[in-house]
Amino acid sequence: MRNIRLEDVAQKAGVSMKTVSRVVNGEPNVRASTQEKVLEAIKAMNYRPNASARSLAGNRSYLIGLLYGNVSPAYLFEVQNGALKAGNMAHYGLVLHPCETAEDDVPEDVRGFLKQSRVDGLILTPPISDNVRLLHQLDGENIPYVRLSPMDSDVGSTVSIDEKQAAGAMMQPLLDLGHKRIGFIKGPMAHGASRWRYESYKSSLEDAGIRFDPALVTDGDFSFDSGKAAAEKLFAGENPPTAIFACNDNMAAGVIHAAFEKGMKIPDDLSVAGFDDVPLARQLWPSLTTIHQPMRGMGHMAMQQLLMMIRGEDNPEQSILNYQLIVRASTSSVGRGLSRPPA
Amino acid sequence: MRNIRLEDVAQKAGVSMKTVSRVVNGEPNVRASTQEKVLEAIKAMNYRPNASARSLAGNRSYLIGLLYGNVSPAYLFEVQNGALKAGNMAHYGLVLHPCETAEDDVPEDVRGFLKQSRVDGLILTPPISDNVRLLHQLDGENIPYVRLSPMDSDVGSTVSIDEKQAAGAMMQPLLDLGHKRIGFIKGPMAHGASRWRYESYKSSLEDAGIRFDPALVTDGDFSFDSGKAAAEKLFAGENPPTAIFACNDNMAAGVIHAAFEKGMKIPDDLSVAGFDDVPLARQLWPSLTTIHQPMRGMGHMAMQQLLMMIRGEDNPEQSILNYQLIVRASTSSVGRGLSRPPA
DNA sequence: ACACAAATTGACAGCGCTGTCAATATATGT
DNA sequence: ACATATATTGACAGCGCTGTCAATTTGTGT
Repeated sequence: MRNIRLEDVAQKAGVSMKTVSRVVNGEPNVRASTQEKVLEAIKAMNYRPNASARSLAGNRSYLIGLLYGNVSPAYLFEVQNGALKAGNMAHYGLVLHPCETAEDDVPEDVRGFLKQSRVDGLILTPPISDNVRLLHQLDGENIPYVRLSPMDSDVGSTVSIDEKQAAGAMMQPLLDLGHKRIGFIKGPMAHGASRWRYESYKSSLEDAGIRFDPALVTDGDFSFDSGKAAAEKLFAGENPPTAIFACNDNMAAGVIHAAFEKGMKIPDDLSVAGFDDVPLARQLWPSLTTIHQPMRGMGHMAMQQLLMMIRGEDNPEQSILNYQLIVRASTSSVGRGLSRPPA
Repeated sequence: MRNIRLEDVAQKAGVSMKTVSRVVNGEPNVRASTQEKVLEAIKAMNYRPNASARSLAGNRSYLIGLLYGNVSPAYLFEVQNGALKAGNMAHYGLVLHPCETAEDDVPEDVRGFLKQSRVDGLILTPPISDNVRLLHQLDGENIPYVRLSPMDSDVGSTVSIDEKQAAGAMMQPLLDLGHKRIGFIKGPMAHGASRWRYESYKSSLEDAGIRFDPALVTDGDFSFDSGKAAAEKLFAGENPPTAIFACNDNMAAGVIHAAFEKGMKIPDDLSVAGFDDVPLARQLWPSLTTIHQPMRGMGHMAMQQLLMMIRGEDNPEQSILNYQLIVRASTSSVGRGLSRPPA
């Protein structure tokens, strides 16, 4: 059985192909009565437009590309589900493209992907969203894109939480617990988010009247292992921290490991805070105080914004979504002693 | 600047469009010298075929659909990366489709997806890979697919580890530690894998001469919360287990939580085993003994097998990949006392 | 009722590629 | 050298849709 084509629907509805096409694409200038006839025929025949033909003739693919680099699975999963959902409603598909090349080769890699897949737009996740050369290239080629990244200027479309404010919110419970020596584990500085969180860490200290001590800051790369190594370094210092704010949950998990290996108790001997609220955060023991990022919502919003740009309905803009401070056991002042199995 | 088309390349190489097409698609019957000329021209002009035109004319999309339901993000991430990699080499893209409808509506949902996306084949992850009605439908419509699921008959293409043997391998260290009362937390019975693991649990007990006790078995749904609830139920029993084998890592994490909340020590008071080896497994404290599934490899293999089926080079077959037993702290007999922060 | 503008509809070319099949070049056997 | 088989190449239609633009219908003001 051959698939139903536009022509079949047109015949059945007694109109031209073009009119059916108009209805399918929601174009204006179709009489209501005509539209109804056509919709009926479409439904009766269970017609679905052929994506390939549409994209060839219309010079668009109805596909959005999701570019990702070294992100955590949980983050990507949420973002991609959000984007899929928003895209699905508008009959846009999502094509993935992991950029596994070195940072410098990303633009060329993406160029190939664009040519081949013919996606109509891109959603960029960190750290690719902060690759300046890539952004320039996309601007030059006139490819619409939305970045999942904190805006650092009001150029282009971005979706993010207010990183500075969120990191400040994370510092608050640590300060409230009376911590004076709060360690910080940085993320890769190529991530805009990492920079904001670091800035916010410093200014929160300042606001609280605590002197910034560079000895309490270590580098990390968002991985569990780097968080563990960073914590070990901090513990080995002359005057180790009583709390550690890791730039993401994975690294915070590493901190917990390092602490337990040293025989420390959490939160009794050390408060630990993360960032992101991936599933891991509540599965750890003790569960992790962190900032919840609405990752799915961010993916959804990014797709919506992108589709509007593609339709020319809207110009680039910066969306700020709400984060949420989630206080859990790793910074609790109550329930001490629950940090480990009682003897 | 217009994009380079097949015709441009043909002109430059001094051959017909069709010949270039042959080279691009690796079709036979092209003289080596001709092929070289064409390849040169392609390279010089940086030509990339237009996917839409290819799929319209050739009646295939060069897209593979990845169907997933309620899977763990980490699992999906690995599978999808493996599939992407294998697909990329053959210039096939990957389109995601989360099936978020009720199990009964999946076939209809997939039907719509197929019509619209025109994917050339499907990779099915659990539990969708075990949806019999869907499989029938796909067979009827002649859509090639590969299931990521243990084969329970030698029909169709599957990729999996030897579930029965792997679950047996996981039981061994528990038995070796001398455990006589080993609890089991089942996965959803709609997953073929869950059934195998359960079978293997029972037969391992039998082989070890231990009487099967239904009171030591509880239901779970692969989620952290279900694992925690199941463990609480087991602990509340008259004669609680000294070891728990959870059907996946997430549930094992729940077991650890429940145990710690009861003040138990791990592995001193309770050995815990999981299955999958998602990143969580090593990030937990104590780190989790588990079976490593080569998820990325499974995705890769599934894509390769699917492409061969599409090309007609191969018939459906069952691939069994190697698993690996990873013994970590949660079942260790050494290092007792490291299960929690020392006092 | 008429001229004109605006809304609605349709005819048709062509997007860039592949399948078909015929044309031509080369190899093989006698 | 010739006939035949085989390998290589090319011409061309057409995949199912959308963009363009012209044709037709409807509405509006006088």
